[in-house]
Amino acid sequence: MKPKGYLPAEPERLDATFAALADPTRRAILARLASGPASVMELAEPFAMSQPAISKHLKVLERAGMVSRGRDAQRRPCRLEARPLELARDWLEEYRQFWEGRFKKLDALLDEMKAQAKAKVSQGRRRGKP
Amino acid sequence: MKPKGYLPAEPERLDATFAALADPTRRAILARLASGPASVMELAEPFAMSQPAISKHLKVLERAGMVSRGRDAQRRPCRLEARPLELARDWLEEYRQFWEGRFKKLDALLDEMKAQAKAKVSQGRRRGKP
DNA sequence: TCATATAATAACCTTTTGGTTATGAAACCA
DNA sequence: TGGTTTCATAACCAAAAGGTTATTATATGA
Repeated sequence: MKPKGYLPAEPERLDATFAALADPTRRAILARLASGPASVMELAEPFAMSQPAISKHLKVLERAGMVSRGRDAQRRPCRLEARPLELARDWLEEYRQFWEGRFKKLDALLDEMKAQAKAKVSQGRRRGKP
Repeated sequence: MKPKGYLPAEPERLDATFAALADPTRRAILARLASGPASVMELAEPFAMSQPAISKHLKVLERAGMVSRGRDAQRRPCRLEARPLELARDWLEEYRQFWEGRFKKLDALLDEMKAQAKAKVSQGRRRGKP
């Protein structure tokens, strides 16, 4: 059995985090929680969706470690846990050099060279060279 | 009908991007493409998976605008498009202040105050005060 | 003690996802 | 020309996702 405070290892955690972020309702919930903890009712209010649906979304976020919950009378206040967001951001940051454009130029250059080489071959063919 | 060079608008694009990133196979494909364009066969090689499965993954990445494809004889070389990664990273960056810890302290403080207030009430109750 | 508020769970349904095999199409090459 | 390579598409399947309504559990508070 999984230990109580179970949190998934690196790749599974990224799976869960990115999957959680793929839903607009859940992203909106995270945005709301960024301005402070909130109860399930409070979180559900802006959405045209049943309470169980919101509870399901919260469970997804909780299993990804992005939300933790406390106790306040009948309420189960949710709070944002930022660590998974940070890890996701770190993962994306690895591609920074890419969108900074340093690679695009190299790619373009390689493509051009390839195209020229091919053009030469075709030219050779047309001239009857083997 | 959607125009030819269709790319989804802001929220749908984030949906597609994060959903694409949620699969480890697709993340591995992106990592491979970060070191340069590759054909479908080349991309499929490391995986214990059929070629159509890889083609499906590529279509997901393509629909998210994260991969574009060229033509080289029978091959359809894939290249990484970094823009969606950049947008995803930008979205995450909004939560930076959170993992930097500036909010956690406030949250903790608020919780502590609430707990103390509650403790006082209970104490009052035990002493028989209404 | 009992009605109420908050939230979770169960059971169900539909759509999407991630995989398979089989087949088809396009371009190369001998 | 005709076989080979590369890739896409179709048809199918099981499991997961995202929603619903109905029900249950827990704690409050009068």
